[in-house]
Amino acid sequence: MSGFEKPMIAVDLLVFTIKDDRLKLVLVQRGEEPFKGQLALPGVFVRQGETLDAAAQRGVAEEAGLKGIYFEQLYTWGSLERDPRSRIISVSYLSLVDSERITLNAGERTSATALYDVEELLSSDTPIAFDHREMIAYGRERIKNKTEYTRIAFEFLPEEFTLPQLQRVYEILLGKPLYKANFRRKIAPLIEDTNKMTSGDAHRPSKYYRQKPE
Amino acid sequence: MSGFEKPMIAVDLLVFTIKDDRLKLVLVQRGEEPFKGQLALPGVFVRQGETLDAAAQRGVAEEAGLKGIYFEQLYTWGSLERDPRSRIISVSYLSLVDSERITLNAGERTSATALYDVEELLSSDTPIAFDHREMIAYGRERIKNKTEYTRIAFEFLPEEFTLPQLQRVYEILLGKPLYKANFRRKIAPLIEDTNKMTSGDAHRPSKYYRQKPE
DNA sequence: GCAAAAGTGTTACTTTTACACCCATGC
DNA sequence: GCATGGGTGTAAAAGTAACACTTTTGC
Repeated sequence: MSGFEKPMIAVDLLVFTIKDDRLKLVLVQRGEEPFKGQLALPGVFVRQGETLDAAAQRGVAEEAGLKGIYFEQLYTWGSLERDPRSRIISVSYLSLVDSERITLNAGERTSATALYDVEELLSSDTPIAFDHREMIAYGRERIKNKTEYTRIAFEFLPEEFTLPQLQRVYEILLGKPLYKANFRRKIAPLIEDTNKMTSGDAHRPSKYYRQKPE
Repeated sequence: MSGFEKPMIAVDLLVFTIKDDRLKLVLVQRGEEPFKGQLALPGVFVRQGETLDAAAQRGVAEEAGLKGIYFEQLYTWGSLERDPRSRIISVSYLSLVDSERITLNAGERTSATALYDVEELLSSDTPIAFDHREMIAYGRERIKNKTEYTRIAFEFLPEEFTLPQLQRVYEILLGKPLYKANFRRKIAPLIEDTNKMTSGDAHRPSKYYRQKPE
């Protein structure tokens, strides 16, 4: 049974978060060839006896110190020249997280890990290693789409949040401003209020909400 | 650089079509162990120097005699026990085609290729090889979703078609009846008419349309 | 009292849903 | 002329978009 290829399988991670009202992504500055010095997605090779999901989970833990966060498989990249070293097939994973939970460089492995502004990155011509620019664009697009028909926006916030916070997340993900009253009517069925309020701001306090189950 | 696995990469094909007003799928009766005698998706191993898309394309040509048809990557399956022989990672592809174009057994390789009713299959407990039952359910769901916001329904018909035909396709894919007048208004912007008509039927003839570009 | 941001009410417009009816053909 | 399925019009209901206004806090 040969003539068939046995390539290595990698998992590349798109860990998105929102910080300073901008969509950001965890990237690594590569310390080795190929693409030394360029930005790249964090990634790990799939180990023996490890599922793809498990490898993704391990990767997120190693690179961003995160456990139990949202992730889903995105797309599998198999072009021939994507890695100049050898044939490597990469399964990309999308992961969303509240920025408060990220601890960068929690991992032992790669050091130069940081958050990068996604829109800035995509509209610049900053070199990005491998086919990772394409992956980032794909992931960003998926987020935009899923924001409209799922609850992924909630993944960017802590369990309890205010409606102005949630609206800002939606606006950043969709890339356009929303009308406050309309937005509130639309998401009303998805949330339930706590009896906590913000305080200390020089304006009317806002109520904290949480996601309604189901 | 070892300790990492180099599994084989397969591509499994979900070739859907519509025949006799039912959604059908190309399946193979396995001639060898494992799962000998059971139904399975047609699939091929990815060759050296072959991209995933190219392998999928080759597979569709070998198993169903089809070229130039719609296909897209679906999902990558990497559980440990999915193939009892060894670690095999499978990238599944969704493919849609007008049943008129299918020539089964055009391929040299597997012989017992045939069309199976998808809803029947999924609601029965017919044994299905590997994790292919899960793949089929996933593909069926994807079709249902994409029918609502893309033009995939057109892939099941020849270039020129009548609106009653198109409506039947939508109804089968969505699994529910549609109102004729509403359906026509909705798809009006997507089509343009030819000047051909049906004839010979014992009722009013219907116009042939084609997809409008863009 | 005033600035700032939270929160609500109302109206016009668009889309969706449901149904009723008319039309062209073969036998 | 009648059965059969193709093709159109209309009106109620639901959903969306836009804007105006009121409320509560800190200083």
